[in-house]
Amino acid sequence: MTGYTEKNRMLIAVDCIIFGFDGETVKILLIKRDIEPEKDKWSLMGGFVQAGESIDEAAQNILTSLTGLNGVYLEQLRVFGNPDRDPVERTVSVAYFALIDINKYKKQLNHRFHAEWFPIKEKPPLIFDHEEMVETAKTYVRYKAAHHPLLFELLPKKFTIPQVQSLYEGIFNIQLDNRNFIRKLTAANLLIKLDEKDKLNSKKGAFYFKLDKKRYKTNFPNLLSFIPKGSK
Amino acid sequence: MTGYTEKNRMLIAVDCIIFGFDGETVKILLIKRDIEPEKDKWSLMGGFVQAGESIDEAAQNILTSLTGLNGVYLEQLRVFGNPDRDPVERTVSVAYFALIDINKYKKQLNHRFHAEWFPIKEKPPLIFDHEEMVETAKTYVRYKAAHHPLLFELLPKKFTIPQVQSLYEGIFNIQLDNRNFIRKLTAANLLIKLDEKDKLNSKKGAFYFKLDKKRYKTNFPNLLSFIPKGSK
DNA sequence: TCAAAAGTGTTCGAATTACACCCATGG
DNA sequence: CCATGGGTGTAATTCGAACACTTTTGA
Repeated sequence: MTGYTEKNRMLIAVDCIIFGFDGETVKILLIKRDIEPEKDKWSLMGGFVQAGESIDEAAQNILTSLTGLNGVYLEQLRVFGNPDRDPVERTVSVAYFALIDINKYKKQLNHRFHAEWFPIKEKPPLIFDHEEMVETAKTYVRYKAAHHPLLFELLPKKFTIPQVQSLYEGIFNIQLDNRNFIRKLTAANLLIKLDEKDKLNSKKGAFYFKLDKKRYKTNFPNLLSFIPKGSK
Repeated sequence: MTGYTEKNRMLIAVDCIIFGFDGETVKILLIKRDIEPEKDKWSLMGGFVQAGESIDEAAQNILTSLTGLNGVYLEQLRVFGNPDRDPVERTVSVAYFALIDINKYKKQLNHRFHAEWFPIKEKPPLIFDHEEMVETAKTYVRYKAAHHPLLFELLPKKFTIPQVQSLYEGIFNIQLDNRNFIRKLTAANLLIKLDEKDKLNSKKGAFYFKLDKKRYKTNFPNLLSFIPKGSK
């Protein structure tokens, strides 16, 4: 342990991996970078941590400035700090991921950043080590979602069970038995059935549900398993 | 997203929460701080990230300088970056946790740091936000160990099943049924039985086992559950 | 010989899976 | 009137918790 003198001060950045779901596809929000280096290339939304600001605050501010959204699910992923990750100057970046309902977001987009949603599977190459960040985030979200009802953060206020199922199938890249999925999900006791039906995807129509927020909050740290054991 | 000019450069530190197990108790390694502020108070082992060094390397170097150990389990926990967490100057700290077998460590201790092992339940107050770091690490290790065979990192090369059990009981603060535990553990197929017995704790003696490293590595990311559901 | 820890076997109920089948309805 | 997705019912199986019982051996 050495003293404070003659230490190396560095830039601290925050980069946000913003995931969204539109009812069909899992997407990621990218911006077209407006500064050198790598101007006009696609990048995660990010920024530098300011003097009086905690890192969490910085992440929240960056997210809000782009999406206009507050109260969105935002979690620290991890730090990326290779000495040469930013060619201009040593910059340590703290990656955060956000989960948002795309529809909620659409209207409030700040166009200054030239942001665009890309289906996860068709995203363009990214600058610096942002590819690695996205991969890490995808892996982590999968991991966490296998135990926590995390993915509800991606859904709109009211949603149908088949929608939830296709979200899980998209995230985990698997096929699920809809009959067992329905039962597992309703058994979890997290949903409240509404009277309305969504008739877009079937003639019979699927009932809308909303989250039971109380139970959701209380049960959040508990384990849930929507993924059958046999499916790697 | 703003440019690189006029940015706030900050100190980046690494702090290590070092957990160890001596066969009976889970312990944490602390050092007596030798610089101001808070000189002579207990603290996590830490240091600043140097210019050419990645954060992971910095953490590894710090760990090695204290314990003399390499190849120890070391994982990034998360960043602590409140503006006032270090009273001297804004410092962002990346917390890492390490899991080590205490016996392995004993001989190589670097005495320069006045380090000492404390049973987790009897640790002294710590400086800055180190308490919060330790709490976060404890919670996270519990969480991860509930699904991964993480705790084997704390055990010596050869160990008995009752030892593993008391480790789990210590970490999770629960009592486990030894008969079910034995079966679960052997069913996981991670252990190789040795001929030797440990006779210290019983007259009958308990067989030593060693890890099946191949299976351990391959199965590491898979889920395992040693903790019964009923025990919060 | 007996106390105490290590380890095996057995039972029972809950949870998981696979899958047959019914429901509602727009074209 | 039938194809299509939504949803219920049910049998077969696995899994986990509880617990009776055997084994070993030093004191």
